[in-house]
Amino acid sequence: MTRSPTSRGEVTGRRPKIIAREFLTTGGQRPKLDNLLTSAEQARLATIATLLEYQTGGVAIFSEGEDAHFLYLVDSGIVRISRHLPNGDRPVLGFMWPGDLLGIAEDGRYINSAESLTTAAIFRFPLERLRHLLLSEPLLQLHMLTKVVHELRKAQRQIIVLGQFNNVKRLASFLLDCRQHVELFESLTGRLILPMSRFDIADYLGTSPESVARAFATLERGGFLRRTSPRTVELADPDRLARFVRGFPQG
Amino acid sequence: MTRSPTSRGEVTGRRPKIIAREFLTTGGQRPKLDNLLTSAEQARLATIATLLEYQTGGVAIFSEGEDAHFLYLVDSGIVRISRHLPNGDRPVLGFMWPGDLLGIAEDGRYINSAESLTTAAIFRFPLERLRHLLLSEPLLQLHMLTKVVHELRKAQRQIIVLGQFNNVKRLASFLLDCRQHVELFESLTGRLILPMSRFDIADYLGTSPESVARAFATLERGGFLRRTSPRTVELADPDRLARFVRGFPQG
DNA sequence: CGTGTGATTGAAATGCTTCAATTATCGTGG
DNA sequence: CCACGATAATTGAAGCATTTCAATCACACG
Repeated sequence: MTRSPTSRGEVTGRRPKIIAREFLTTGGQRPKLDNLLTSAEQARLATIATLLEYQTGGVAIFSEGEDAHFLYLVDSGIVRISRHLPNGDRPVLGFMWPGDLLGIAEDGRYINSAESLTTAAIFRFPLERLRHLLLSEPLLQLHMLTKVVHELRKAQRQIIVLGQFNNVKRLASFLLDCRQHVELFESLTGRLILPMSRFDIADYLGTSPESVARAFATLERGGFLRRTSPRTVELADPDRLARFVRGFPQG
Repeated sequence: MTRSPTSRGEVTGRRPKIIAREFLTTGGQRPKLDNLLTSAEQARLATIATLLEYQTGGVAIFSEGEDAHFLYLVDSGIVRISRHLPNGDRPVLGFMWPGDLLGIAEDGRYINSAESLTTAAIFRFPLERLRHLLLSEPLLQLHMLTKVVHELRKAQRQIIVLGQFNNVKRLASFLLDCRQHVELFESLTGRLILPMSRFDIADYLGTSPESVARAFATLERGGFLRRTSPRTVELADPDRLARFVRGFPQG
């Protein structure tokens, strides 16, 4: 896979600014939370939550192997989940968006590492207190379970992408995923803002940055998109791109 | 990917024999259940469970797109989870073993298809009643959540295998997974029984049956295993195989 | 004892990775 | 505000790995 340029692993020593015990104040735009949790549930969670503010990308949230004392929930911003391999590679298991859960542990330790990719606000729940809360509020627990199921879906989609698609379709599929997130997509211009480097995309798609660049070039030649800068693309016709991913050669 | 020989998709019309409402009678060997559920919980689940017996491999348990009315839990045997792609391919998302959950739905419909790979006994829970039971028994629900987390872990491991490993390591990693399951592994002889065809393995590893055969040949040349029949192999030195997967060229 | 299916192997073609070189971009300090 | 240096991104070309198509081998089952 890839060599190791600075931007990819660089977990700065910066610590996030801890705001306070404040959870889901009304007013702000909190995409998925309001759909899943009633305000009463939010209030109960608020009693044990801490909101962490990550001022920049590249800050470690937790690391593989650490004792797990917290569960996290993204409020705003984007987080990258990765794992360290003995050979030095660092595959990206997924990108986490507002409303996504992270820090699911196994045997009391974190399995993956998480770093902020952008500025981010993230709720943090002490595991022991969360456990008690979930036991006393079965409906809230059911909503948590729904979130974990959502993570499972994301993972299964990725298994199909990695197992079935070539590099060009992998990238196309990834761009369509990004398009789902309002934070990145200006529907008026069709412009998509990518918050991650080619290295991150490559590590997520199981390929090399060079191959990602070539895949971009291929899609551009095919008239699917236009690169306006390394971090922004204009998707000409997303539906055609989706058809292309589903197997129609020319969309 | 692969063409479509008969053995892979052949979902016979056979229906499973429905045994009765009987759940976790003591005495039988039920590997993972007893670890996760107390006998009181088992008794509560038993009140809504039906045990289905699949007399042979290749029987459909549920299919992608169907209305989801049940959640399933493998009691014995092995189940294959797959998805249909527009181009006719049928990637295998995973193999399910005793203690694994299947039939997790989205928007009321099954996302994947499930077929028995061997004779199998599978518990079936009506979703609506299960929902009520989980709400009234938070601890039981927490155990369910643990199972879903386990599925998430399996999926993430597979993402790494597909994203990082070449065909030989993918197969090696798969064989080591199989070795974990007592049903397949005779520790005395070191013999491993594979309950699935090369086509199934290929669809699981995101490659072709030919490449799986070549990967077997490569591992055999490397002294890692010996093929005693198409469906049985002897792992010479599993620890060495594990080291090989972790990146040491010669183990 | 044939027949059909699964498994294996061979050989050509394709796609991907890797290494190297070049170009573009961004942040910084003059 | 511009120039510079560092880093990211792209492109080219060679070498590998994998796929694909075709042929052969092995085995189970009637």
